[in-house]
Amino acid sequence: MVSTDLIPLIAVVGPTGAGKTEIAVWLAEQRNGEIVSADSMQVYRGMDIGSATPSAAELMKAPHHLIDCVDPDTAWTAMDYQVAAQSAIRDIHRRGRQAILAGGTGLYVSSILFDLDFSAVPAATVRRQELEQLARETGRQALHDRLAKLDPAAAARIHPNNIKKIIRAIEVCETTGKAFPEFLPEEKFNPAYRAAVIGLTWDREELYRRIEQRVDRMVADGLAEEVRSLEKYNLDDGCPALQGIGYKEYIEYFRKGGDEESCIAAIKQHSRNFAKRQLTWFRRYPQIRWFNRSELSGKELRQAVLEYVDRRLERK
RNA sequence: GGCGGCAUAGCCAAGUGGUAAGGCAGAGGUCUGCAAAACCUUUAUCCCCGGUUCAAAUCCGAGUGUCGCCU
Repeated sequence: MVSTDLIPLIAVVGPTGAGKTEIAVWLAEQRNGEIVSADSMQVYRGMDIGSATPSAAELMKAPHHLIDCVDPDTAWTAMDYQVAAQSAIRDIHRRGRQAILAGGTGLYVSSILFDLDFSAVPAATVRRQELEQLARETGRQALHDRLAKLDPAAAARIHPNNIKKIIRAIEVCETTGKAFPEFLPEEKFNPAYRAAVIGLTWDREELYRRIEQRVDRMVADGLAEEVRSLEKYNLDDGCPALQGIGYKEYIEYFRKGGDEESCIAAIKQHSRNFAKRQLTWFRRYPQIRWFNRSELSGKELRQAVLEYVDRRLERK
């Protein structure tokens, strides 16, 4: 296929609280776009406040995809996301509009921007439970040793303490008979797209301050009630939806009591830690263009972003 | 004013003569089906002064700060 068949894709990524939604919506308005969310919590219905799902006003300004699509008791994985998002992007393009990928879930963004193939092995199999059991009985090191026999390279790159990764690697090796693949951002950019990847950030102090203010706003907007309303689903402790920051802390607070102040403080703390991890993730992208919002006025930012997007995408 | 306790990294904190645990925060990093997850790396010379000793965060003296009690 020649380059004219490439789908032009705008991606807006960055840490939580950086203002991705705002910019993505604005870009959609400017360039006839539709937004494909890349957020592992916004896919769940009834988790709008804590996941900072775009507001009704924002949703009205531009069509959004992959928001509020499943109930919180559904297991939704990176693979589900990849399939749904790719099809949404193709569909948007087919209708002559501009797809804008926006979100902070690194693995989700990578699953689109890079040619990651999750399809080989189903997750959440019986085998996984067996391996988890094995880990409990024989220890992490034994599991790591097992991986070392199957795929020495993967074992070398996965720390013995990281049980989740070890288990996944074993699953893949066992069922495919092949090595567990490695993420190579330099080489595996998805050939289906011509992309403009925009990284949004702020000076660290300012980012943290904004995150804390946003948590306060969530609390004021009724985060506690939203978390309570999830009780009707009877969710398991470990389920993905309850791993969400803001949700797990309130659940614990409801259960164990204590004071709400420290619950809120924990949410802020975890949000800050999360933002830092997100920055680490996106910093690896070789083709990202960063915009530090602490150094730009809103107007300058929009102008710079639009200029960059047009330069990247108008060209063949 | 008197008596007693305490003083170790940004915070919490162990160590009571042999060359500074740990946790949290911070910083950096990893990441191919739970990813707002899971995991890794990293940060001090122990309030000040004097003394004892081969050797002191650890013992002695004075000082400063702090907390509590008493008058």
